[in-house]
Amino acid sequence: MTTAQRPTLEAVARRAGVSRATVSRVVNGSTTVAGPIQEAVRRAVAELGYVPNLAARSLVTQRTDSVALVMPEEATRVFSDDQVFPGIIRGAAQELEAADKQLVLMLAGSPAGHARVERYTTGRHVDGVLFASLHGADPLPGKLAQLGIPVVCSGRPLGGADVPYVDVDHVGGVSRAVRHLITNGRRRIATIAGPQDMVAGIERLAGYRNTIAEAGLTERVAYGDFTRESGARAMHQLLDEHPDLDAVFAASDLMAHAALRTLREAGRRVPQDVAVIGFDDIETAAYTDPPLTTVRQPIVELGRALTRQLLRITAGEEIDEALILPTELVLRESA
Amino acid sequence: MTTAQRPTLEAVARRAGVSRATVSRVVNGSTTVAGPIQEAVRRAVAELGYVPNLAARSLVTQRTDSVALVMPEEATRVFSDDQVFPGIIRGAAQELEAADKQLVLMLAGSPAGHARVERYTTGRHVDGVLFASLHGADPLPGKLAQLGIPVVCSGRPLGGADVPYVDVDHVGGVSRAVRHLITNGRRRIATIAGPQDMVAGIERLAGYRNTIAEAGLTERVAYGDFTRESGARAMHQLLDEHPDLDAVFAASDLMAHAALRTLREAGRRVPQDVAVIGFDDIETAAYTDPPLTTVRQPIVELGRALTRQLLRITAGEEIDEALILPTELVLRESA
DNA sequence: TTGTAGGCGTTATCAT
DNA sequence: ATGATAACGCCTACAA
Repeated sequence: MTTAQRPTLEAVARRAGVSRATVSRVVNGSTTVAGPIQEAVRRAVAELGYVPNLAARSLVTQRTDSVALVMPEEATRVFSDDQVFPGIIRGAAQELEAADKQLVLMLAGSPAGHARVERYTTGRHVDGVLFASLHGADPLPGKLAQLGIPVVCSGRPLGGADVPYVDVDHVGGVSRAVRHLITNGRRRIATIAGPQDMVAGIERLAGYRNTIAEAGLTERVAYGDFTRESGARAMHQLLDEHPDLDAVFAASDLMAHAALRTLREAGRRVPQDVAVIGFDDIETAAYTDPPLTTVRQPIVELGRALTRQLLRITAGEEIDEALILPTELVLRESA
Repeated sequence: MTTAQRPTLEAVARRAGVSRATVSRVVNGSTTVAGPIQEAVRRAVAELGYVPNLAARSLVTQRTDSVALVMPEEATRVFSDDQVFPGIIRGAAQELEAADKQLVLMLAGSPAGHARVERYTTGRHVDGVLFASLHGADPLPGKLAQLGIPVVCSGRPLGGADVPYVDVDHVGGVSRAVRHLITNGRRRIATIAGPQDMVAGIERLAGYRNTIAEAGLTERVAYGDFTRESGARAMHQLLDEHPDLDAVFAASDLMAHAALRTLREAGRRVPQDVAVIGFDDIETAAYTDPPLTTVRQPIVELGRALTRQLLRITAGEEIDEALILPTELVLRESA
């Protein structure tokens, strides 16, 4: 365990026979340094294996070159099968890597976790904060924005906070899905809605309701929380309350997957007796039986867009408060 | 955009009418401060909304209170459907939260990414480094260990580096799976192996080979890379080369899932004609048709164990070089 | 128990 | 073009 003293600017300077300032200039790519000296400094850096101390640097620059990605979710839900959070992480990681910034991941399911996130982010230990999904009307994004800390949310923040956000076109996607069902002759179309304390749940239900109402049909609603278990429960409930249904739009692929199975167990054929459409287009959707027709949302792209917006803010640019990414109906065999 | 100057120790000290040192003591929970003074300091902290500047703190303490979780994978693979990486992230996040440390996530799929990770971690910008899966004989873990930087790997590092690691009992799990097949009368047992530049792929194949050899049977091997697509390809190949096979062990659930589908398309019934067992026990495994018998690995627990070991090292404790977590055969209907 | 003062490794502002 | 030198905000002997 040779805790080799890591070399400092000072050490490099001595070795190269110059001052610390000059080394700093070379390290930071200033052009105002003579060729031969640059050369010598670079050699010394290489020989000593010098790496700048970020703490010292950010102490003076007031930047940390890292951004936080906050997931205000219970840990169990963050990494469920739906790939939403992983997709956002991946998109954010890609963009951040390109910008040479570090991704600091913060789960904040518990109240204690939420407090930690608040302390950390308001303490300006990151250059900006990304929120991946919000529950209810979380005041934190607004508070950060007010402190002048760059923030971007995934999904319109509930509670009317004036914070920039990126989202996918939930309503448009759902609307296309429901119209597809109608076009194919379905008239008794039910929905398994998502949780109503999350924008995604709210908007997808709104999309269903609008379209059903426009077509003069009757709504049939059961609620889930995006998970398979809740989807199975909701499907049973719908079957009980509306045994005549001929189509189901589920607000997530996981719930749709469970619905598929529940319908089969109940002796209904998909799509002959009941058509099913999901939302997300997770990888599994292509492998269900029958393969699932679903609304695709560009989730990795969402993560990237989120990050690009944040980087724009930190660069002092003005950005639109809302950025909506398109969704797309993917036709397979379930509807 | 009121970039309110954030208060410093100095400001709090003035407000509370004490010295910086005293404030520091209170903030860091020293007991050697008189009650009333503590009280006053706390009030000043609250009123000013003081939050310590971590950069300044770590500059002097030489600690960063953050640990890196490195995923040396192409981004597309890190967040595939198998939930392995998300599970590790989740486990690590849980333990780190308990220890009040920050999780810095680093994807390092590209050579450039790998270089970035190397710079960042060797530069001691984190208190320790966790590796989630390694490809081939990556020299980085060994290098970090030699620099005295705490490291723990998920999976035995290839290339004989002397680095502590945590892994699951691949061989034991596979062995149990294959013996289960044999017990049920299967004799022409094939395997879809994982990539042979990853320990998980290597060990699962070894488990298969050992058990097949012990039973005096003949091996039938095709290779995949843990993904569904590769699983489908491998299954086709096995069907071509060994049309008589009566069982398949796939080294991942995703490959098993694809095998299930490929077998059905080929007119084989599962499990009557061909029994199938997977590895992982992803959520989808319970929803395949038929539900998948598989070897469960405690993936979140792996992430937690990984992190606990690292925290022990940073605390100066001695730890065993290897920690192996048990796997378990989950019987469903495919075998 | 409390305060003083030095230093952690950089960057940035001046001179030179 | 290069070099002193003063911050940056905090912790921690050491002194009182």
